[in-house]
Amino acid sequence: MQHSASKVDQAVDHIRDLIAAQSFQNDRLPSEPMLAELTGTSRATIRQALSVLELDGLIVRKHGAGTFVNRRVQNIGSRLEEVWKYSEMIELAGYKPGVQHIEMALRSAGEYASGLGLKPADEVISTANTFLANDAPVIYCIDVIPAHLVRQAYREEELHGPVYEFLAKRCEQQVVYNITEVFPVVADEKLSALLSCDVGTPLHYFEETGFNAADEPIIYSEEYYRPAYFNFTVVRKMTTRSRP
Amino acid sequence: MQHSASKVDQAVDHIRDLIAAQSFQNDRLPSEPMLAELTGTSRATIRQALSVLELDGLIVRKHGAGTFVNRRVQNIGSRLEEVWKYSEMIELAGYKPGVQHIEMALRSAGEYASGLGLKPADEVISTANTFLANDAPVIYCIDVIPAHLVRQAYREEELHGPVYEFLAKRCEQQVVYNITEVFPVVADEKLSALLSCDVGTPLHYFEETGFNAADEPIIYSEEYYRPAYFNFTVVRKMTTRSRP
DNA sequence: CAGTGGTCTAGACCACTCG
DNA sequence: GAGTGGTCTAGACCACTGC
Repeated sequence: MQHSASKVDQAVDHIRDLIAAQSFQNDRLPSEPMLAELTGTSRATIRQALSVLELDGLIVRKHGAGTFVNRRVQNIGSRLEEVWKYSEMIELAGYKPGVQHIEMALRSAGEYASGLGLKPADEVISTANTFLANDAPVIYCIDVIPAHLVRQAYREEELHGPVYEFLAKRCEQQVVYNITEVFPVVADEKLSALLSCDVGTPLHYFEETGFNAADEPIIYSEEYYRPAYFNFTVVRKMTTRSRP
Repeated sequence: MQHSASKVDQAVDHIRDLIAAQSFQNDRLPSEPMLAELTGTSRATIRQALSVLELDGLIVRKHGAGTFVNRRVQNIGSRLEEVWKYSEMIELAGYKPGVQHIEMALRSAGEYASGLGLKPADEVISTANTFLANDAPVIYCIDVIPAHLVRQAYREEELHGPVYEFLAKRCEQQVVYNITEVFPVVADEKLSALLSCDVGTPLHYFEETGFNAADEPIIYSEEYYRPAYFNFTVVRKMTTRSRP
């Protein structure tokens, strides 16, 4: 919060409020010059704010016609391109979130080495947890962090649960983007026990690598989701791409 | 192609070329004023072009430091938020694309009605195809179009294969965005036959609804992918979102 | 400190939609 | 034709990074 919010951010919030208040007809926003006057900024600033909202999918701009709210996209649950904290996802799906720690270890990187830019002999911290919805396990997640990132002493309990706080507090690292590969899998013996589902149940499986601002991999995760609890949705816009 | 490309598009292409040519050190792009001069435009235009590339994940901008190429993201295959034509996907994965028509029908909407904003008794055209990689079936796809959209006479063969051309030519409709839900499933008897894989093989399953510029649903598709042939990847950026 | 990207402005002209 | 969003410019100042 060190920055005061930029005018663009203020405009974004302002327009979000307008939308939430449904304060116009036919889901048609005021014109750009109008919004500029309303928020006391220039049209360029407003246009940038509208771009943010358009990218979010909240509004649609139509050349010559106006800018419109897209209630449809607004009503989607978890968007695959966005979703972030486990607990938030579970709450969003309408359940009470919880965590069950499974195990943790300090061990050599082995198979995880390449994805994290390590040598197989380098040490990593791995922690496995299940995340609960109304006390039923719905996500199983293994997080792997290079041990050399640790900057401070810590209690092991800090690794019982989501690991982002640990990364921030004890490693002074922040994930700025991640690359996630999505697979369909079926529950084997182990997964069926962890997620209390039948062997052969289809599951979402994500392999996720998180990178810091310096573009170094700092965390690798393997995640299994019970699809009955989560609907992952993607909004794809048909940008006429110029691909060489 | 009615438009001549905008200056922003030209700048985007120009910078893409620069990146492809690796014509600078440390993956650091020329500064914005420099690029503006190089491409004969203003800095604002360049910044817009860079935004496009940043959104694409191709570059990373660092305040005070410069703009850098992200080779990592560049090397990803199919991105789930982008991918579009079946044949392109198959080519991208390194195979020779092909199509095998399965069946088509003119029938009542039934179960498909709600997603397409129809009544169950309204008529729809449905067509089912498999898409081939080196002659092996790797995608099975059912497309459903409201029959009332058809504006012109057509030959049935036009529905043997991808349906976007049909939508454009015979319905004068264009998909501008779609909403896709992603599920893991396992192949049953029917799917295993269609995709020549074992019963129980995990598959990607997408339920996709396409919308036109007027935000009306114009096509619904059910798609099954052999994961052995496709890696679906998502790049998620940690925008510090202001969520109310 | 010089140079970078981030923010913002005021104004111009164009392309499109709609009544 | 009036009004909308789309494109583009020239210039100002700020915030940050690196040497």
